[in-house]
Parts: sequence; structure tokens; C-alpha cells
Amino acid sequence: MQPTFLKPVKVIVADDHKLFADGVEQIINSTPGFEVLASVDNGKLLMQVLNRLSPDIILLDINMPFLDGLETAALIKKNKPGIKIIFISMHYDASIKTFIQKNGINGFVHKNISAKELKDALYKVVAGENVFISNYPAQQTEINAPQPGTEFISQHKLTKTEVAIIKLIAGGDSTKAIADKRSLSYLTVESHRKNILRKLKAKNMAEVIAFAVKYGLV
Amino acid sequence: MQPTFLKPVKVIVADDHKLFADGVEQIINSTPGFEVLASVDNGKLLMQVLNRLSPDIILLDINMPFLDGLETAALIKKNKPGIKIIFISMHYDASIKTFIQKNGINGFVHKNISAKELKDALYKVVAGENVFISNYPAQQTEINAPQPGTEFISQHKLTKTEVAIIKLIAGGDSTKAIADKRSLSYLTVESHRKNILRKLKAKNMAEVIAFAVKYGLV
DNA sequence: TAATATATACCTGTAAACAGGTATGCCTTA
DNA sequence: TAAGGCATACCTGTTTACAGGTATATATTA
Repeated sequence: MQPTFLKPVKVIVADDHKLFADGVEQIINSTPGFEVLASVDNGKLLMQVLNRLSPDIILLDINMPFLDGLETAALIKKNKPGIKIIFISMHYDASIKTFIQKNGINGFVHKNISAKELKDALYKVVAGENVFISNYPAQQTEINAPQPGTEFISQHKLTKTEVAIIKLIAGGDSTKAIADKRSLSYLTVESHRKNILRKLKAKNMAEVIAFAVKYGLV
Repeated sequence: MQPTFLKPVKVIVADDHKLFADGVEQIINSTPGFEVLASVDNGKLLMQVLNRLSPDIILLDINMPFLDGLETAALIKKNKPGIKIIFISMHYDASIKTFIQKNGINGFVHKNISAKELKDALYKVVAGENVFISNYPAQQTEINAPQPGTEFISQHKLTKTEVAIIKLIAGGDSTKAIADKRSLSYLTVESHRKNILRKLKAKNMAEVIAFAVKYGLV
């Protein structure tokens, strides 16, 4: 752990509920050795802020408009792997668990924890530990969550790659952007697009996205 | 308003999200003239605490386990009408509005407001005013309907035509198809598309549709 | 009434999506 | 082991979307 008297640990809070973010900010600022650099209310803004600021830790809400927490976290871990990320959310399920493991997220704290527990979590993450805090023990064990979107996927026999591409398209990515992100040929991504349209019998991707979001895939 | 240097205004915070309650507590304690007596996480506990403590204001979450905010508020207003109550919630609808009017609730603040706005609300309620603060302007005016999508529309200042076109695009219609259906010029529909993309700061329509469906517009 | 928002429409490009193929190596599983 | 699904990649077109403008009549509102 860094000597807190030398260098305060810099934190950014990302949560679309301003009052919550402001409250957390106050709690962190009152924690010795920690200071909040900024608090933002959506993922896009967070990415912009990260061009200017270099936090040590990001407290990241999972449900946010304009780039949700998971996508944002993946981007950050890819581009700035040194920054530690703690998810903060009302809900926890198997998909989040998997995401945390795969992407090296440093912690998950439930929004129902106390200020003291949040501080403990921050100290632990700074010390290099991974933390998981929730006061709903049920939600920790309850792994078999009703994964949203599975129905949609199985109904149309979509493959993993196709699902991934649908999600990226829903985020506004073009075929070229997707090819770059996933290190695929432009032509490969186009093939996937065509297969998706064929399987869903859709006229274009706008229609696909509408269905996918309705069925909880995105 | 009470002279704050003589008697601090006593507040109780009731919210089942501890971290949120703790954050609000810190915000209030850092507000001159205010102090938090207690913070509780359910309605039953709040009623017990009120046997011992006499707050001036209660910040009351509507969605709480063990006696929700509305029931709790009704009980308090019946037994201790002198205590002012400000609802604090993520959601606002016609039923809450009716309840506020019938039961003389002193304010409603949305959880997405800033710390400063919360402080303003507290000052106003102490001064005898009723407050309503939300950063979703649609929800203030839109009284008789939890119309899904209105939030999305007002937030991005979309016009009727633009909304209609978004819906058609989500259904898979091309610009030409839309122009035919609505007896508009192809070029007009393209203009609307451009305006939509500009307003939502989206890269393409797929992204727009994803947002629109998420917010219940489609 | 002056300014602003809305709906309409046009013009000129470039970029991207879509259509309809073919093909191949790699798994999985019947 | 043979068949099928999957992910990968390529080719050739056509169509559509997007970008960046301008413009004008009609409301609406400050």
C-alpha cells in the first residue's frame, strides 16, 4: 500500500445517480489517504475524463446510460490496465461474476454496504486484494440467475460471435470498428452481419437491435 | 427559517441503501445549520426511532423493506404532523403525486439530484416551502401517466416527427420506406435522421435504437 | 415583434451496409 | 470418421446511410 501521507490515492466515482455519487465522494474525501478526482454520471464521460486524469481506482456503477459499466470497464482494463476498478451496483448475477473474473476487475461492492465497509474495500484494493462485499448473502451464492437474452439467443440459434457483434453494433460500432476491436477482417464481420440478418429474418441491423434490446440481450 | 446558529435543524435519513444513506448523511452534516440524528434502513425501524428522537425533517426513501415509504409517511403525518417529510426516490409517478398532495408531504427529490440541490431542498422545506426536484423535467410536468419513453424524448429534446421516425427505423424501415409511409420526401426523412443523430450524439441509428428501446420509447 | 423551434426539402459527396455468393480450417458429435 | 456447425476470409456489385451543408414556410415563445 502506498504511504498515504505522501501520495493520496486518487479515485473517480462513476454513477448516474448524482446524489449517490456525491455522497460517496464525501465519504471517500473524508477517508484519510484518499481523494476524489472527479465524479461522472455515464461511461462515455468517464472515458473522456480519463484522457485528462489518472486515477488509481475507479468506483464504477454497472447500470449507466451511454456506455454501461461493463463495457466501460473492459475498455479501461484494455487501455489503462494499471487503474483498479471496483464495481458498485444494486444487482449481482452470474454474468457479472464471469465478467469480473475474465476482466480482472478488482472488486464488487453492493450499494447496500455501509460507509465503513466501502472504506475497508478501498483500503484492501489499494493493498492489492480483490474484494467482494454484499449484505445480501443470497445474491452471492445464487449463481443460476435468469440470464437475460438467452431466450433470444437460443430462439434464433445465434453463435457467441454473432451475439458479441450484435452488442457492439448496438453500441454504435461500425463494421470496421468491430473488425479492429476484435482483430478480425472487415470481411469476416460482414459475413457475421449477413448471417445475423438471415437468422433473424431482419431487413437491417436497426431492426435486429430493437429486438435484441427488447429481449434483454443488450 | 430557524436561526441556524441557535438550533441546528435535525434530520433523519431513511433509505435501505446504506451507502446512499451514509453519503446523504455526510452531505447534510456538512451543511451549515443541519445535523443528522440517525439513519435507518427500513420503515419499522424509523417508527421505533421516532419514539426516542424528534427530528424536524425526515428524508424518506419510498422503496424500503418492512413498511415502505408511503405507509411510513402516512403513519408519521398522522401521529407527528409537525415533522416535515421529503420523499427521496428513483421513481415518480401519478400515484406518488396524489399521495403527496393528500398527505401533506413537504417535498419530493429525485435520487439523481446533486448535493447542492439537496441542500437547497432542505433549506426551502425548513423555510416552509414545498419542493419538487428532479433532473428529468418530463417527470415534473407529465402528471397523469408513467408514459414510458417520455424521459428519453425530453432528455434529448426530440420532436414528434423524430420520435415517429425512430420507431419506424426500429421496425426495420429504410429511409425510402419511411418517406413512402408518411408521404414525405426522401430528403426530408434524411434531414430528420441527421437531426436525431446530432441530438443523441450517436454514431448511427443502431446506437439510437438501442437507447430508445432501453428507455421504453419503442 | 424578433428570435427560436419545427417540419419540410434540396444538393453533393463519401462511407458503410446489404445481397449473394464461394471457400477453408477447426472443432464437435453422431 | 464423416457430417455439420462455426469462425474465419474473400469477391463483386448495388443500395442505403451518413456528413455537411442550405433554405423556407409555419408556428411558437420570449
